[in-house]
Amino acid sequence: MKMRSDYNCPLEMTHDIIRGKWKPVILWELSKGECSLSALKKAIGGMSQKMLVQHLNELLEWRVIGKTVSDGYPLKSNYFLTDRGEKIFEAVSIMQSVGIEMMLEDNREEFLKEKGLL
Amino acid sequence: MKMRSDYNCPLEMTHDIIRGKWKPVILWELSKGECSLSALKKAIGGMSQKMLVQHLNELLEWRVIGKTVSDGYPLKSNYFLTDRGEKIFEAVSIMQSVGIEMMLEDNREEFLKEKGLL
DNA sequence: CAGCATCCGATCTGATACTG
DNA sequence: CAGTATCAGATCGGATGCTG
Repeated sequence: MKMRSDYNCPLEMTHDIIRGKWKPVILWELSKGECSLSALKKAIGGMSQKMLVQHLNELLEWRVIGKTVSDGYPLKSNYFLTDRGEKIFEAVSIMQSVGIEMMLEDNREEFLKEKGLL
Repeated sequence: MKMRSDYNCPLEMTHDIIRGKWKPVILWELSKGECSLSALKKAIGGMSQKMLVQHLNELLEWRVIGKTVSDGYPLKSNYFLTDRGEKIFEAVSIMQSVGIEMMLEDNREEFLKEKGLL
């Protein structure tokens, strides 16, 4: 989701931040604690590295996450949620619980139990 | 956002429901009360009718909104949030308040006042 | 009024290969 | 390990005109 400079509606702004396919999952992972690129990659299945890096950069632009990198080898990056990111995570968090409720409606409690979400 | 049949993660499911460009605004409008197609069209600026109808249909598939139509002429449609829709609206609602907080950080309180959001 | 069909450009996403 | 480059395919979104 490319960053527009100005928004006429707060809702749109937040929406654009989260719209990318993998954004919520990335934020979800980072909410557990700071994390390197490779750790994120491992944690999130099915996502190409290109998308991961691209989404991370967009989140950086939005100042939703922050980043530090070590100088030496092997390189080591650290991504983490900013205060703003924690705010946005509230929305992500609700998305998760709403999703769980919908799955319950659809009689998928077994699935949720497997995942330890119930 | 095309509907996938199965999700491995509740978060993804909710995300797909809201991802479409105009979905949050549509839900926002409907949260104020049920509404006809033309009323939605008027309320939401900049959106083509095609996208409006398409997004409404997707929301219907997800059972996030419901719909009734009158028989006679002129035709009259009514779209409204379902219980599930009200749940999802909680997420939308937080997206709005997070957006407001971000705009405050960016010193846009004048703008927010104009819109009556402050 | 409500909604569908079509055409087309913009954007997003993914696979693969390569650099510091 | 962290990240870039490139290319192709999928999807999304918008404009316009038509139907019941």
